[in-house]
Amino acid sequence: MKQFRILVVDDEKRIVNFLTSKLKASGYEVLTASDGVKGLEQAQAQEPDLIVLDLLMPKMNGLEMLKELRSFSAVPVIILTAKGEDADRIKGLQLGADDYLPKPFNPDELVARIEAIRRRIQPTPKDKGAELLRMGDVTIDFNKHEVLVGGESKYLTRTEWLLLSQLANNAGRLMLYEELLTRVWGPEYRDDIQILRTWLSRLRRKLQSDPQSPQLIRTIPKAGYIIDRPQDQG
Amino acid sequence: MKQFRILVVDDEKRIVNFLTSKLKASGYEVLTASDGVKGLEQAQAQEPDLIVLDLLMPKMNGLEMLKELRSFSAVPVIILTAKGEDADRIKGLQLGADDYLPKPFNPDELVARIEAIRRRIQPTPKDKGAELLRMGDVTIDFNKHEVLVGGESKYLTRTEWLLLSQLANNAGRLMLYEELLTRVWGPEYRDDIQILRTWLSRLRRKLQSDPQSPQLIRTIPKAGYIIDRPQDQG
DNA sequence: CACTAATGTCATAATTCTGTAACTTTTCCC
DNA sequence: GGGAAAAGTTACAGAATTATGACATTAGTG
Repeated sequence: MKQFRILVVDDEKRIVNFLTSKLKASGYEVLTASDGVKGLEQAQAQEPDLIVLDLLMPKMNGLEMLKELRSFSAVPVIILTAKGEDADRIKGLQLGADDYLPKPFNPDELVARIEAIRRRIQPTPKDKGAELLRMGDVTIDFNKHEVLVGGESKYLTRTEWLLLSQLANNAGRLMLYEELLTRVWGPEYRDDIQILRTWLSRLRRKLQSDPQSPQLIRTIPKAGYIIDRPQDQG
Repeated sequence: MKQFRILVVDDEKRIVNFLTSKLKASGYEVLTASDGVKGLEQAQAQEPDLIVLDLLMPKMNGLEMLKELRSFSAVPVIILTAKGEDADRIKGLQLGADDYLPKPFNPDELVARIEAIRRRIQPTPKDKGAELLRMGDVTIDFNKHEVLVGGESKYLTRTEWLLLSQLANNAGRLMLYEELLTRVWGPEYRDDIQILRTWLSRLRRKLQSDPQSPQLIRTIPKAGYIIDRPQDQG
């Protein structure tokens, strides 16, 4: 079995060394980086299976790195937070971190957390891996029912979710009002275009990262809506 | 391309003949059955791509047939309902019908509805087909976030859904409290066993069809919960 | 530009969902 | 069986979601 590779990103050499030896002793392969910029490079080049990230760093702080990271990768991240920095911790979790550990931390606990995440991502039999769909700077996570918009994860309500997944699952083709209404609200709502307008407005607001960029969901007047198929660009 | 096969279930010969000719003229292959019992046999043996089902029939009425059908198949169903039978129509939709048509109906409209459903189930590029998981008489629909329990479809809230999908996606292995809490509520709730108990109770209530049968979700005292892997039985 | 139809947004009240705490039931030892 | 610990259930208040109707904006036509 391929070894499980962990990238440790921290500016304190002492901690990096400490973690490296502990993690290697637990059977992991370990990569390291001393700041956010190098961390991103490593993440992109090496594609680790998990990242342990200190939030407090010079150059590029952990939150910025996480945000950048999430624009190209869904790799699990455990963040290390200093005591009392609740705001950062919360922000980190919003940005898609999977777990956190307050400093100072017990290395055994870190290993336990890593194992928990590992179990989640490795064996999952029915789970079709990370079921992600990228379109522009919007990433749709079909398992968690969330979207990552420009790095930030936003929770969608049931209705928003149904609407988006209909459109996304049929990307590239026009979906008629009637079709969307029937699938999301049921046949009884077949003609209630107003409710579709309202929810589409709400959905668009959640999806738009910067208000300038073109809408992900395009209106086809007197007919319906469409999400254009993403241009194949690697 | 394989032809699209429609099973028409209705006791009125006049209507069956009428529909058969209309549907054949539209390019479909048509099967017929004159009551619910025969309908079920056909559905099981022939595996049609769609069923048009009259709710008002002798022998076994449409609702009963639908309920039975849903215990072994997720084939799309369009129900025909007489005017004024709102209760039946609603019940039919709850039982997992995909659309309905009030009688008397316009055959063109029926064809339009069939086409809409066909578009939904045939091309879906990202949609991994009907993503269903059967365990006992509980069927989990991962796309619609619903469960079919003994034929009846029940909507799960976000929390119920997350909880169930964690357990179902890891069927056969014990999930620790800490694991479930971290994945569903986030790391902050790692130790809040109480909230897990509350939601498990709510979830179990929705999943139980008859109160006698053994629980789908089994308790492992002082450890966690598990959904046993369904015995491979074809 | 003016007019209209279509689309988009906002405010709100009703409903549903959720976390907490109190309480009940079950399980497991001795 | 008695008692304690664990698990399960219920009630409830605050929060979030939803459908609706009113209002605002945009697009198209002459």
